[in-house]
Amino acid sequence: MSNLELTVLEPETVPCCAPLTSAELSVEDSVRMAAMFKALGDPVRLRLFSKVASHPGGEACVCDIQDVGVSQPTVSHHLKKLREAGLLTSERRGTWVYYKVAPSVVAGMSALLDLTR
Amino acid sequence: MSNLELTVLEPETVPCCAPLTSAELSVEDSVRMAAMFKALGDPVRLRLFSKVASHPGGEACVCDIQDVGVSQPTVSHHLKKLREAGLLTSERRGTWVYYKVAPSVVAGMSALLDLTR
DNA sequence: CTGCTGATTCGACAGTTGTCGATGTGGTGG
DNA sequence: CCACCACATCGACAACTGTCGAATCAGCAG
Repeated sequence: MSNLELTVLEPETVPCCAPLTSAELSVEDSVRMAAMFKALGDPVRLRLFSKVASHPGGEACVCDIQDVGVSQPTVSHHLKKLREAGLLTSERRGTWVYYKVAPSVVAGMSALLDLTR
Repeated sequence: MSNLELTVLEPETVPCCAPLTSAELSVEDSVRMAAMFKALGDPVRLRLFSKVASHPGGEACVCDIQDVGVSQPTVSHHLKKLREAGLLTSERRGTWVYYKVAPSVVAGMSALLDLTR
């Protein structure tokens, strides 16, 4: 599975969803989007996400961000959740694994919550 | 408690947080914001939220939105969660209870995820 | 007061989640 | 080849969550 790369979750610009004010979410869309919000619904995960997003160069290796008050396996677990939700992508380079934000996915979440449109 | 109105969770415009790209979230902010994202991290809740947000007039009574595939007590439970997270406010008018979105809070979440700023 | 309808609260329970220490894996360098 | 480092996976377990039916509360109409 892992040798197929991450093409499945790849951008495609994630058209998802008109802003919430304009129309009610379909069942499928609510399942998809809820999974993303859920991924940010843990303080440790949100902090990890924040550390990646704010890191110079837009990416960070695990060693750069793992100081969040939980054990290393737990950090790895949370990063996996963020990856599975499509919010982060990861890439191994030598000894280190680098994580970066998936901008279009996050933009979709932000747009959904933009009630002014 | 309910006769104190909802002043505690009232707007104050929720200044929270520079966009994620600009600085890493503090521990306290990550706890606060994660609670909000968590509230939207369930498909049923996200759908309820979407129904309120898209309802004509910007508010809806429970009877207008309770058709989401779960029992009525469960709907009430989820609405309570959304209220506690500060995303919705509620008001009783006669027989019915009306829910509406807390715009500034939602705007804060959207701004946090706006990576273009 | 009595009954009715809309909505919340209660109690119970199965399923999920966050956490850890131990173990495994992949890569680097002696 | 072996030791070491960065990171991921495994197995276990307490805590939390979503769900329901039953009971309760709040208004309204006889």
